[in-house]
Amino acid sequence: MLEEEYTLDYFRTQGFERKVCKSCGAAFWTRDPEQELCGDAPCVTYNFIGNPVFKPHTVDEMREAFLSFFERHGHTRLERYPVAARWRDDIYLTIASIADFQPFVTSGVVPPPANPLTISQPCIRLNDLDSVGRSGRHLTLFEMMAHHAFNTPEEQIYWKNETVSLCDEFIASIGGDLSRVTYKEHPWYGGGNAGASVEVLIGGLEVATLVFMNLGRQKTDKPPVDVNGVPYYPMRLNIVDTGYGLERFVWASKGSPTIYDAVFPEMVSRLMHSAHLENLLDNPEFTKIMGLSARCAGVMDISGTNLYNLRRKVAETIDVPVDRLERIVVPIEKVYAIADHTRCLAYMLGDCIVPSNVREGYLARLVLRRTLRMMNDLSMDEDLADLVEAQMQSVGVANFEQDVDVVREIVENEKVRYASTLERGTRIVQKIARNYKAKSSRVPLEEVITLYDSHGIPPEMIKDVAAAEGAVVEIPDNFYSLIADIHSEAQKEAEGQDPLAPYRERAKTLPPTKKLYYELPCEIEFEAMVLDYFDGMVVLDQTLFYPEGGGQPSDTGTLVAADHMVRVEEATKIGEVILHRVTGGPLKRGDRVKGMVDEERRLSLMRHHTATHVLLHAATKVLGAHVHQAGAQKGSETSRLDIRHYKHITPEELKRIEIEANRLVMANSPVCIKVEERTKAEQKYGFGLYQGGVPPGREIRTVQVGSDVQACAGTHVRSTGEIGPIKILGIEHIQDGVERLVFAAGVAAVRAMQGMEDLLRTSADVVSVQPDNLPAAVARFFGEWKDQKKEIERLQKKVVELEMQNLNGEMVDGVRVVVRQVDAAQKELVALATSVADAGGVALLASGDGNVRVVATSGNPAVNAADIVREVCDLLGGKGGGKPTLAQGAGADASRLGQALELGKSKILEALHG
RNA sequence: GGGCUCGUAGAUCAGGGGUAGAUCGUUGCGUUCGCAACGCAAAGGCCGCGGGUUCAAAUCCCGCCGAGUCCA
Repeated sequence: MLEEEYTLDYFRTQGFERKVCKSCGAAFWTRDPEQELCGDAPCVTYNFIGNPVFKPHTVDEMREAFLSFFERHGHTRLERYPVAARWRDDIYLTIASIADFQPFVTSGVVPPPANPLTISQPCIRLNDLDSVGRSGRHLTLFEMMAHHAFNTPEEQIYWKNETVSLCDEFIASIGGDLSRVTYKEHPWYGGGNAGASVEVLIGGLEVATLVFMNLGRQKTDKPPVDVNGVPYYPMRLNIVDTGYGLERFVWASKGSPTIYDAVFPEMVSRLMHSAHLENLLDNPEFTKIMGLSARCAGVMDISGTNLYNLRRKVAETIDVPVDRLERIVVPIEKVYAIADHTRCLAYMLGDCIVPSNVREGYLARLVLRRTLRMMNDLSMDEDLADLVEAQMQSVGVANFEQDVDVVREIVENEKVRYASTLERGTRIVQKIARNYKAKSSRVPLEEVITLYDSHGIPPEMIKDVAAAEGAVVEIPDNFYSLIADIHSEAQKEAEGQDPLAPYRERAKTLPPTKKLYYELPCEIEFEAMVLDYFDGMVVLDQTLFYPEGGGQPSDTGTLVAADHMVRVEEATKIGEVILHRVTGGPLKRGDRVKGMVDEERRLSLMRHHTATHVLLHAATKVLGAHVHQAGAQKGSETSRLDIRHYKHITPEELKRIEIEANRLVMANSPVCIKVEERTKAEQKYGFGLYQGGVPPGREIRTVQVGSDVQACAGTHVRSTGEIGPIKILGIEHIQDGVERLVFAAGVAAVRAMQGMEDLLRTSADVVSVQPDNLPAAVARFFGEWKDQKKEIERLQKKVVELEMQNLNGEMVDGVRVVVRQVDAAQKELVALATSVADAGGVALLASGDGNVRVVATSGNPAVNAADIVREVCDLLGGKGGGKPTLAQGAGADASRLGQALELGKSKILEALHG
C-alpha cells in the first residue's frame, strides 16, 4: 500500500517523523527523533512491565475512561452485543467490535445505529487457546473498545487525521506519554475488505489498531488497488474501524508481570490459594520469572515446539534448569488460564450459549472441559460453578441475559457429563492397554486416534492410564495436527448444487413479483398476468402463492387460463421474483390467469406457522431465557420446532409447555405484522428477533405474537385464537443441547388426537379391556408371557431328561453311538445330543415334522460332527455345518429321513473304525 | 452440517455365524450373639427396534431409534 496513504496532516503538524525500522524494515511514525525500531515485537521487548505507561486503572475504570472520552467527543455510546453472534450466519462468536455491524451496516445496506459511535465489545477468539496463560498476554475473551465512523459521499464524519488525533488525546487523558507512542504502518485486509491501518504501540506493546476500511473485493466503477497481488476496489462506504484492547490498556497501566495479574487480581489470588500456591505470590523470584517469561513470550510465537525454546531462554536468563523452571511455571500458567477461561465461560453461558457437541455449543464445552482438566491437574478444591458465578458477579449479573442459577445448573451438568466420559474413557483405555500388553506390543497410534476422535479421551490421559497398566503408548508431538489432517481429508466432498441455478439469469431480467400473500393473507383467489413461461416455470406479475421459505413450505393450487388449467406444484423465490412450477401444459406470455390457492393446506400452514411462534414463546417461559430456535419445519399435518436446551425435556415440562401454548392461543392475542428498519428493530426487540435465521436487507418484517417478536417472512393467522388447539405429539433429542418438539395445530391437532385415541382403543380391544385398564392389563400379560416362557423352558428341560433315558444307543468299541429320530425342537435336540457327547459318545438326532432338523455331536476326536451333518443334510436336500463337537443343519425332504440316518450311522461307524 | 464409536442380566462389560457368558450387585441358605468377610445356591436376558442374507443371526448386510465423541 502506498506511503501517501499514511502521510497524514496530523503527523506532519504534530512533529512526527516517518522512519523505517532498523530491524524489520517496517515504516512507522514517532515523535521521538532518537527512535530506530518500530516499537513492536519482536524488534522491541516489553518495557512497561514493572514500569507502567498509563495511570493505574481497573478494567471498569479503563472501560469507562474510554467510553466517556469518546462520548465527550461526539460519539454515541452503544451497549455491548452478545458474544454469541446471533445476527450472523457465518460466525458463531463475536470476534471484533466491527462484527456487530457486519454484514449489513458495513455493506451500506442498513444505516448504523449511531454515527459516530463508541462501544466496548466482549470478543471471543479461541485460535490461540494453547497460548492462554502461557504467553502472559493471550486471552480467550477480551473487550475490544472501539470508536467507529461510517463515511458516505453524502455524509463525512471523520477519517484518518481525526482518528489518530483522538487516539493521541485518549492516551494522553489516561496519563500516557505521547513521545513514547509509535504508529506503525500496517496494511490490513481480511474478510473481503482492506484498507490502510496503523498499529498503536507503547512500551513495546500493541494496544490498539486503527483501520481505515475503504476497499473491497466487490467490483465497483472505480479503478482497483493492488493489495498483496489481489485487486481491491474503493467502496462507497469508508469505515473507521478501531480496536483498543481494554485488557492490554489495563495491563500497561499496571505494569504487572502478566495481563492476567492486571485483569483478574482477585480471581488469580483466589485460584492460587485453592491450588496451594499462595506462597508464590510474595516470592520475588517468582515475580521475576513471570515477568521475564511474559517479556520473552511477547517477542515470539509460542505455539508448538517454540514453547520449549521459550522455556530454555527464560531458564538461561535466570540461570535455573529448565525442568525446575517448568515445575514453578506450569501450575501458575494453569491458574492464569483458569482465570481467563472462567470469565470466557461466564460470558458464553451468560449470553445463553448452551453447551453441545455442535456449533458454538461445542466451543463452550471445549473451554469448559479444558478448565475442568486444568483444575483437576492442580487438585483445586474449588467448584467450577462457583468460579463462573464469581466472574458473572464481577462483570455484573445485570449484563447477562441468562440467570445465574441456570448457568450454575449447566456447569454442574457438564461436570457430571465430563466425569462420566472420563470414567468410561479410563475403562476403555485400560482394556486396550491390557490387550496390547498381553501381546507385548505398544499401543499403536491408530488406536490412540480412535480413542480421541470417537471417545474424546485426551492423549495425555491415554498415556497415563496405559502406563498404569504397564503398556507403552507412542504419541507424536504433532498429534493434534494429525487429527486435523484426517478431518480435512474427509471434508472435501459436500458443496450442494443450487437447483435454481438454471433459472437465475432469466429471473434477473424480470420485474419483482407483487406479493399478494402479504397484502391479502386471507384471500385464496386472485387474478394475474403471465410475464414469462419457461421449463415448466411460470412468472406472474402478482401472486398469492407463498414461496417456500423460513421453514414454511410453498403453497399449491391451480392457475386457470382462458382455455386450460394448470396445477401449481410449488412456488419458489429467486430474489424478488416468484417462480411457479406448474404441470398440465404451457402458458403464454401475456395470458390472463385466475389463481386459486389450495385453501385447506394454506390455512393449516398458517396455523402451524403462528403456532410455532407461540410454542417457542411457551418453551422459553417454561425452560428459561436460553431457549432459542435451532430450526423449524412447518407442515400442514405436523410441524417441528427445534430448540436449544441443556437437558432432556421431561414429560412434566412438556405438559406445562403445551398448556402454556394453549393458554396463549385462548388469550386470542392479535398477530401484528410490521415492516421495520433493521437497526431500530434490533435495538427495540434485541437479537431474539432472529430465531429463524437472519434475513437480508435494510428493512425486516417483524411478526408480533403476544409479547414475542420475531423477524419472519411467513404467513400467519390474524390472531392466536385462529390457531385452534396445539398438541405436542412427541419430543426427540436431535443432538446435545437441541430438543425437537413435534406438534400439530388446528384441525391437524384434532386429527392427531383422534389418531392416538384410535391407537388406544384398538390396543385395548386386542386385550379386551377398557382403555383405562390397558396399562395394568399389558403389564400383566407381559409378566405372564415371561413366566410362561420360563415355564416352557423348564418343561423342555424335563422332556430332555426323560428322552435321555431312551437314548441308550449302542456301544461301538467302547464309544456310545446314538442315532435316532427325536421329534422335538432344535434346542432340545442340541441339549440331548450334547449330553451324549459330554459322556464321550457320538449322537445324531433328527426331528421329522415337516422340515427336517439335524443335530450331531461328538465327544470323540475320531468323529467330526460337522462332516456328518453336512453329508446327512446333503441327502435331505439341505445344508448344515458347525464345529467338530457340535453341528446343526436342516433339509426339506422328510421322506428320506430314515435313509439319511442310516447314512449318518454308517459314516460314524466308519470314522470310529477308521 | 460432516466423520467416527457404542447399544448383550439391575450395573460394568466379554463373546462376534452353530447350546447366551463373567464380575459386581440382588435374594435365599450356611458360618456368627449380631455385623462384616467368607462358602454354597438361586433369581434375573424381546442380545435396542424393523427388514434382509443363511440350513442356522446376539454375531454379517441395510434402515431406524438411542447414547457418546471429534471437527467446521
